[in-house]
Amino acid sequence: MEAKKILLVEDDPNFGAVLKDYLMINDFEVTLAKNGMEGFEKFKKDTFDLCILDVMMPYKDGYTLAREIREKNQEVPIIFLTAKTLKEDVLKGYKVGADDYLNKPFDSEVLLMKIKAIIQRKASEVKPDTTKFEFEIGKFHLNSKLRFLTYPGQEPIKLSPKECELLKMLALHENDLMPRELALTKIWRDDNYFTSRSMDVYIAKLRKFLKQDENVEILNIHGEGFRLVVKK
Amino acid sequence: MEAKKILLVEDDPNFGAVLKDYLMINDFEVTLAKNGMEGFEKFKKDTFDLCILDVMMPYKDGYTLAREIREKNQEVPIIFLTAKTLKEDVLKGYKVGADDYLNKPFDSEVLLMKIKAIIQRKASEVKPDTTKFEFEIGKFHLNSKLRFLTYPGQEPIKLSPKECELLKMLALHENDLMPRELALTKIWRDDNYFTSRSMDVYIAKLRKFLKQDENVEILNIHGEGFRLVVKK
DNA sequence: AAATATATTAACCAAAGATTAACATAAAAA
DNA sequence: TTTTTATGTTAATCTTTGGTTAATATATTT
Repeated sequence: MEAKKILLVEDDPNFGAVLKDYLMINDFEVTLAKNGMEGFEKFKKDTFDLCILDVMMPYKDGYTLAREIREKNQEVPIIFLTAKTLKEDVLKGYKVGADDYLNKPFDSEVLLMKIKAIIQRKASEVKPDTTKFEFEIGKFHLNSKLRFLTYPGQEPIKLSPKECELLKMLALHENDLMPRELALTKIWRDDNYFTSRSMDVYIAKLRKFLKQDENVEILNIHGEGFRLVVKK
Repeated sequence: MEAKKILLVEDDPNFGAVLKDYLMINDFEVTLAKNGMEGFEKFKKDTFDLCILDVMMPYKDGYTLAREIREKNQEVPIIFLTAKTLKEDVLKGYKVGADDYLNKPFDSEVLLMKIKAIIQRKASEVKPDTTKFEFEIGKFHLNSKLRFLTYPGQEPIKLSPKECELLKMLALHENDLMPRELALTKIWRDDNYFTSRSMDVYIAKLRKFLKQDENVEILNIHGEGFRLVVKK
């Protein structure tokens, strides 16, 4: 499985660094911010699987940050770290939408357990087939759950996860612009030179598959992204 | 909604009674047992939506009880109560399959919050019909209760428990994805490298059985799971 | 024409899966 | 009880698949 991304917002530099290291050793990708302000900036620039927020921070406390994060994203799990054990604080945290609450000092293994449990839970919540996974693309039929693409009178083509996700994302924007950045942040989970090259490779692969139907093609919009055109 | 049933196993009679009352006020139906032995007896006699187990109990501790409960029922959520904050204990609890962990003294409102969250979560999980035990798989007929697989004009093949459960799980998802993780957690009760290898071995065994009918095959969906394909 | 962005192919590496066999253990039979 | 037999796990090995990067070519914009 791909490494999960964690946003860690902690003003104590020592503690922050240690925790970051510990999480990284355990195969998480960690972005560390040293206050609420910075945390929010970093949150906006990337896609995280989990946020761990210290409650007591200068300028912007954990609750405020959590509320801002919730405005942008209702899904992402949030864990609070706090030195306080006061009931009101714990309840306040839950009300803001926390998924869990940890008192400092806490045991790192316990944190790890909780992180895994929470990420696991979230993953299973999304499962109910609310997400569309079947698409008609010209004469093609795409099943993105079973990851294959069929063309009349032919064996289904098996797609790799990336091929499949990319084609799905294009299909979701059929005849419209699918911004490069969108695919990169959602599928590659990182928007940089290399992932961008990698994406080009996948676009080429998809074009190969799709060229059987001359009414279907993937156009590039220079500097913007791609467009799956289906003539009808 | 109908009142949810909770099995509360707590050896301290005072604390037990207070907690029971509190939960009943909050519209739960509570069965109180005062030790592990009694807890297990009551568990077998009824159907509960949640079990709350004290860890420290005479005769039979909470972990042992949890393991027994899990043997009977893989679904029911379990929350541990403990006075200990020792790391090993918390970890032990999670390993036995706990859904959550609460330290005593804890805040009852927090407990309530957790109970609701857990019951809610379980409710939203979809479960395939596990009671069915006869399946038509192409020309094969599977009886998963008597554990045999028949093919026209042939002696029935006897299946081992694991072979049988795995084939059944595949059959329940016929032509659809059966996630690897699902089989591992349900059949092997553990999702790790070794159980995963073990599962591969069983897939190979099943393929051997099934290859007599060329319209039946088990396909792998890389990184996702398997798919029992039956062409018709 | 220089810089930037995209296209395509191929080489490479890592992860996942398949298969066979060895080993361990528990249930059944002698 | 000891011996078989059935079942399941672990190991070893091989194959396939998936994804990134590099190399090179072609477009597009400034």
